[in-house]
Amino acid sequence: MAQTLPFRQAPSPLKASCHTCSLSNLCLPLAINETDLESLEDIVLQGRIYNRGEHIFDQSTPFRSCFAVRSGSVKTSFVSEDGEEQITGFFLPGELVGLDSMSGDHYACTARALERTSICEFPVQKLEELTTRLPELQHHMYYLMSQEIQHSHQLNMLLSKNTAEERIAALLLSLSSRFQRRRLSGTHFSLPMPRNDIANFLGLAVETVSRVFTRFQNQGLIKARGREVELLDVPALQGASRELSRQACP
Amino acid sequence: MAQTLPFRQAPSPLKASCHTCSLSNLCLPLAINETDLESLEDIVLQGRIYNRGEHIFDQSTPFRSCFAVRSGSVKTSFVSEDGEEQITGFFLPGELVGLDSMSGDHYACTARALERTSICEFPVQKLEELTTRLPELQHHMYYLMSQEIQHSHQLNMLLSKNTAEERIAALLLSLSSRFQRRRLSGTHFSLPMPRNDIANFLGLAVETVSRVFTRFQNQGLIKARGREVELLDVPALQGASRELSRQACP
DNA sequence: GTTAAAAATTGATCAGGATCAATTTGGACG
DNA sequence: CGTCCAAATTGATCCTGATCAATTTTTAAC
Repeated sequence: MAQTLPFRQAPSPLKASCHTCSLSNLCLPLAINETDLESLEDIVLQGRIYNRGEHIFDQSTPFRSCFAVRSGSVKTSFVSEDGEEQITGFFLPGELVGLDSMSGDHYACTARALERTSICEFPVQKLEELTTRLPELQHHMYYLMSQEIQHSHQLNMLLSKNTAEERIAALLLSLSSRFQRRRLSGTHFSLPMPRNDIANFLGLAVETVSRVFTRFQNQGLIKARGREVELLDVPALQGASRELSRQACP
Repeated sequence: MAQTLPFRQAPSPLKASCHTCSLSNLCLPLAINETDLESLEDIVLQGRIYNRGEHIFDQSTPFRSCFAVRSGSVKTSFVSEDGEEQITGFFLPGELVGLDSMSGDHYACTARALERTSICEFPVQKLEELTTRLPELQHHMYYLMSQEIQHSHQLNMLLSKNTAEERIAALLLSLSSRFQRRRLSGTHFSLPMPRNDIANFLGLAVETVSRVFTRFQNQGLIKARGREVELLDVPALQGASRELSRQACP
């Protein structure tokens, strides 16, 4: 196809524009002001688009970058010596993948696109240089990593003290609030992951997940058809969950 | 008692000396060189000594500082809305407490001394200023926080996939390797925490913990009398555990 | 040293959720 | 549009670890 507008300078294909990104109030740009944003744009790379199931990096990939989800969704997991897989997180647009890998020279987990997904890439070496110059950005990195720790602790609590119903209610509410953050419906959305991944993440058998979904449906708490979910009684779900947040920034 | 050496200037009682600390190869000083160490010493405070059970901070305390354990041990925990407590970690000498609180203006958990414990205090505001000046220290902060995330993920795996025996074996081995790091015996040590805390941390009932201890003892894997533990068959424990590390630094 | 309270152990019973097995549904693709 | 394979659902059974209950042991206090 013929190149249109031949005289207008095309932007570098590798450079992402945080200025025009609709997620700039969630992602790293949130931490810094207009002028510093340019420094961030100087280091961020527009990553390519991944299809469902494609892996972005794995535990054998040298650690170079953190990634922000731009659209779609990502799951991270790792395998223990004995070959068991554990999903460690689901990441939605505006969320940063790879913070758990900032030690060591390889990624600590495998990241895989759950659907057609676009991501931005932040080379860590440059990011670290930048954070020494921008204290707010450094502070935000601490903030994000600390949040990651807290969320994982909450998940620990969920796994060690709560029933299957409570775990699933908590996950649904977590997704709900994260959709709401992006001005999407918090009561009617599509689950980015299959039942199997939910089960793995929450330490349950797939069968149990399925049963809880139908039970919730029979109790009128939700309406679920495949991945399509509608939350009908949020307060009741909250009562059954005791929180699993991945909350907004200050 | 009469003051000895009246003419020698006494060091400020609040200032800690990282230079002479035996843990300087584990703690924050590990990341920086001799000259920069002084900058760190300028901001670190010699915290006071806490007795068993004393709380160092809790979820209502304004977040000001991270703490390094100098001697003794600390446990951190948080309570959910419904009042359930979840222990999130045990901290031994050289380890840093409070990284999960670097978001928000209050601590994300409660920290309590498990025994007579001495700690050093790093005011975060000064620490953040310092990390902008010392890229190695900044990098090390990222490193530590990322480790914290990884350990928590491993705990997630342990809780969601492993049996009671595997969880307890993993905890024993984790403690073992952390004692070894300090040149202490990795096979004969004293548990800093009661069975109750082990149970809470690992998502088990106290009775189960007790039963597993006796089972391990009958199988000749360990010898336990109260908190005193001797690991008799480390390979067998490793076989039963699949790792719960809080490993050494690079 | 004696007593009281907390921690740990041991036993008996029970239940939540895993596992095994069998369909059913749904999506991808020719 | 029909075929094929993966995902999801439903049912039946079993097992690990929770819970309830009773001692025993240890620690702390006076």
